[in-house]
Amino acid sequence: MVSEHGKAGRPRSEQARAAILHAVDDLLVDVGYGAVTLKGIAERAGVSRQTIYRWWSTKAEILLEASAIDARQELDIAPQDGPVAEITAYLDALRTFLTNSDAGAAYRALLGEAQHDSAVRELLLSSDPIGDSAATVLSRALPDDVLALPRSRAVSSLVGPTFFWVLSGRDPAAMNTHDLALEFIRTAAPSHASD
Amino acid sequence: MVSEHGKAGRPRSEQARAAILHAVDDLLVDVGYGAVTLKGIAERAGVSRQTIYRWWSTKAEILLEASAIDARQELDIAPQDGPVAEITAYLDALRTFLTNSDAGAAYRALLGEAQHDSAVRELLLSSDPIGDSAATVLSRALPDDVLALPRSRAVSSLVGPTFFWVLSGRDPAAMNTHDLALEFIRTAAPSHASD
Amino acid sequence: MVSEHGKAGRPRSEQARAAILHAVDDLLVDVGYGAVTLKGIAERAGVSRQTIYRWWSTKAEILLEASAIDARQELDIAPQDGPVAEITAYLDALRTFLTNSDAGAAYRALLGEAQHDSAVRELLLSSDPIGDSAATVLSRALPDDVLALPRSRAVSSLVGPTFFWVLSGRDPAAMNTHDLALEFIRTAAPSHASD
Amino acid sequence: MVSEHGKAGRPRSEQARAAILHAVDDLLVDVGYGAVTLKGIAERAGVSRQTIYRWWSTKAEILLEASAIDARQELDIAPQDGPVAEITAYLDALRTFLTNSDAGAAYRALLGEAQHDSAVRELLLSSDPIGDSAATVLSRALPDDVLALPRSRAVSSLVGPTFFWVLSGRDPAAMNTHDLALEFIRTAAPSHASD
DNA sequence: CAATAACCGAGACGGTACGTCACGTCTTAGC
DNA sequence: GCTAAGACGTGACGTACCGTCTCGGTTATTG
Repeated sequence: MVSEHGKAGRPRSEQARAAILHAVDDLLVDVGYGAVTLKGIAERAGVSRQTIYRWWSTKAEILLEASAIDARQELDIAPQDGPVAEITAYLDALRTFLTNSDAGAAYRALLGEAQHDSAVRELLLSSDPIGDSAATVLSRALPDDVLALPRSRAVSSLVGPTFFWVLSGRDPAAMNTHDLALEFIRTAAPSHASD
Repeated sequence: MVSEHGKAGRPRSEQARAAILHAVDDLLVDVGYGAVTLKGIAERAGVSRQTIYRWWSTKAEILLEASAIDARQELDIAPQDGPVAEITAYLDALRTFLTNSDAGAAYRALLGEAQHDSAVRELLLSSDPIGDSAATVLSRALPDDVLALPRSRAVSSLVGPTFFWVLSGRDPAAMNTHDLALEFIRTAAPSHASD
Repeated sequence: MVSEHGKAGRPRSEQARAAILHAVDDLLVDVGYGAVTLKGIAERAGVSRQTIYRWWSTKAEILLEASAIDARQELDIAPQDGPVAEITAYLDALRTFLTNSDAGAAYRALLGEAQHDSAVRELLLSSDPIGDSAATVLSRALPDDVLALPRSRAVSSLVGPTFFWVLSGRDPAAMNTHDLALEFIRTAAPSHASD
Repeated sequence: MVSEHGKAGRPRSEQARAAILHAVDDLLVDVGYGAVTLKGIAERAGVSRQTIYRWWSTKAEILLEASAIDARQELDIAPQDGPVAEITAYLDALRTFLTNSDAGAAYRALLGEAQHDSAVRELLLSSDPIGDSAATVLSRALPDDVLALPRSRAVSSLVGPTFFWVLSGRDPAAMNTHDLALEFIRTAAPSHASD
């Protein structure tokens, strides 16, 4: 019988890997980011600390790997009927992601680390689930010829207000995503503003 | 003779307080937020650790007290000639604050903590240098009768794009604050958009 | 009230110190030298690991401090009537020390370490309970004018045979200390050999 | 064809065995006993750790096998002309072995282990290069009829002083082997003392 | 000449102790 | 009653080896 990994030596335990990623998720929810500890992850996962160090070098890396897929899924909304509905649905998803999702909690924690750790900054920027998802939605809702500003700036204008609202600690329930969507379209595609 | 603070015993040392706040600032610049440590502050300030614990309960509190005044100053811009200039100047100040200022580094660090520590969240929201300064500039540049959306949402639309741009790790130099200002005015005060 | 140590700060806990030294002794007897662990000492003593590191830098240092006083006591025999009795009594004490005493077990363990750790070598040589006690007994039993060889070599001739016998793993019960004493005197003080 | 080891399957690799023993010797000299590690041996020998565990159960066993033959050779001196020369030559060899020889370093390390590990004690006693070599020299230098004490005690008297001198950390250069030999003969064979 | 059996290297696994660091608390002496 | 000094217990850090356990491959002997 031939194993798939092709290299000599005992192959990496997929079970251990899954247990670790799962444990990180659980702990983040249970005890909060500050109290997530490599020791704690190891114990919760039933895995030795050394096994974690073998495959990840920082807490942030594990967290990112544990949440990246979920993050993309949660921000990947189904196509809607018309730009306003599209944008509104996306802003709803973004708000939910940032406030009520485990993956979102991980994202916010990583974003915090990124502010004083350039390694995490790179890591996060290379993943960038918000930027990517916003760009996707945007290209679907507003074609190039109606967009009055560069895509990258349009992304910031789309997600920025919600991003600031939530991260600065304002009440997410007080946001009106439909109005926000209208305002965004007024900025980014004035010709569509009357739709 | 009667002391001013009214209580018996040795009064609080103003010298120690200043030394601590100064040490926090220095350390933040020198070693970065991650390595700012209560032990380190105490040593740099020539103060005992107990003295710090007597007056502050968390690292975040000290950091906030050490940076709040600077933050307000740096975001308090001189009045400009016309809304566009006003908004542009403010966005410049905001970008500089978030990227090149010690107080801004402290703010970003605290914002990171706030994502997983509700006590810091409250603390930061009660200070809110960005929200306050944006509101001030806004009321100066765009009177109520030309503002097409609620003030609180206007604040988010004003600072949100820049906020997201910087905190998500994008290159600050690639921002065009003048265009950003124009876009904001198009959103918030369509009647002024032709100015 | 004035404390004795004269320095500022919390004074060293004599209770912790005693508990540590006691725990080392206990552990050495219970689990053997190889299994004596700093972690184990700390737990047995009800003391934090850090407290141990604060005052000692190696396991050997603790062990030496814990056993040095006992070692000297056990090798300090009461004066006897005549050289032969004196030497015999000393060799008995030495054998008991090396085979049946906790302090002796510590000494043998340290001697082992000293064979491949020069720091321990120095430490042990500076304490040297066997050399010192042998010299004392020797000067009491055989005055200078009857001693046919240098004191330092006499010490080696006195303790060497027993030392080798025990450390090389030979059966201590098969030693005849009285005959050993006679042989030593024949070597060191031929003029007394007929006593 | 019939293999020598009699069993089916691939025979033990003599090359691996030699590489391991050689690596142990090298490491002992290079990094000192304390830092000799099974992992290190395996890497230095270019051998897997499992291969070592297959054939030896402890570090001590490998060390003994690696040094036993050398030890015997170094302590097996050429016959000399007369008892004094014989004994002196042997003590010289013994001193050199214990202080300047790789095999001697291994022996001292094992002796240290033997003090707190009875398995090593047995192992070492069953090899006993010092006891054996001393007995050989002794029987050559002093026939039974001139020996005033049992052979086993004579062995201790012969090697004990040197053994203690070296292992207790005293300066080997300060030993006078010729005088030591004379003293030994005075003890063990008084009738020859005038030779 | 295949099948079998025991070896070999590589390397991941769960453990355990290491020595260090910062934490928050405490107990002194001094002002 | 505040201060500096500094020891205390606690607990996570990242590292090093331990002994065990798969893996893919490699020899020899045996049927």
